[in-house]
Amino acid sequence: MATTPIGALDLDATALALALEEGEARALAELLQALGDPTRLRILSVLGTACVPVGTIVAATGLRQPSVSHHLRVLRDRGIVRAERRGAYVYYCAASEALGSAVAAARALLEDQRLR
Amino acid sequence: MATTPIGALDLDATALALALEEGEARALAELLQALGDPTRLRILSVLGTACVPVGTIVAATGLRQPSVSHHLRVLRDRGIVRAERRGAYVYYCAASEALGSAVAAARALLEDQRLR
DNA sequence: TTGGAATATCTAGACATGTAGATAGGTTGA
DNA sequence: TCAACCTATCTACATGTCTAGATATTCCAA
Repeated sequence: MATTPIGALDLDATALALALEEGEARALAELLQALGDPTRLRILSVLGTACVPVGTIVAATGLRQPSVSHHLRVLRDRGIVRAERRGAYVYYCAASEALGSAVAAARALLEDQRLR
Repeated sequence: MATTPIGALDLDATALALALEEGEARALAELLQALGDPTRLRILSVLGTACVPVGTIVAATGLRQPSVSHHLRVLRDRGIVRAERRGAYVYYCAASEALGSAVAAARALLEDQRLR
């Protein structure tokens, strides 16, 4: 008979700390994956808390316009940013104030890892 | 001459809110990408705050052992979890307490998106 | 040291994703 | 309506990532 690892039983008590069910894990993964691209992070960095037109993002990042549009679409499809047309321009804004907090938390985690 | 969009100038003031430089954007993207996988989120969910051997993760998730080892390696390479050998078993633990906060922040962002 | 169990690595194949270029669609002002 | 500009879409291509299976490695117990 196989030896039972010591930690196996008390696992159930702590496993529910995150308690990600199948569906939420998928949704969360999609969100994190959309954020997990350096180009998109730079775009979001340009956005900040303001709403800016695509051309401004293009100028600020040095990326090609179709590339910016492509990444904006990914962010828009995931509900991370929203678009708003004003005349000939389309302004993009962060869709939620929670975005800044989430990115900040990720940066904190990153920083925490560097200290070991 | 091209018309200058209204938001273009006051951008510089808010753009620094995140202020991601090239290098940090890359590192942050790698971290988020490692987290942006449903299987890995489930594994982290099993880990919780405890240290558990690989076999326990295999049993709890129903994934194949090589698959679990593969994802654990990704998480280990990114510094998200750390491994600790105890006899025949290798225990895996979350490397930083900030991990829980980061995932929680992402979940909050996800929840916030659902409310619109 | 030998057998069995736990974990890791390697390979191949399918699939998704990022990039780049060309081009189309929409909007404003003349 | 025409011309010029802003933005989006489409295609092709390269690259990376996940999965699955086979197999190797490491460790403990006898």
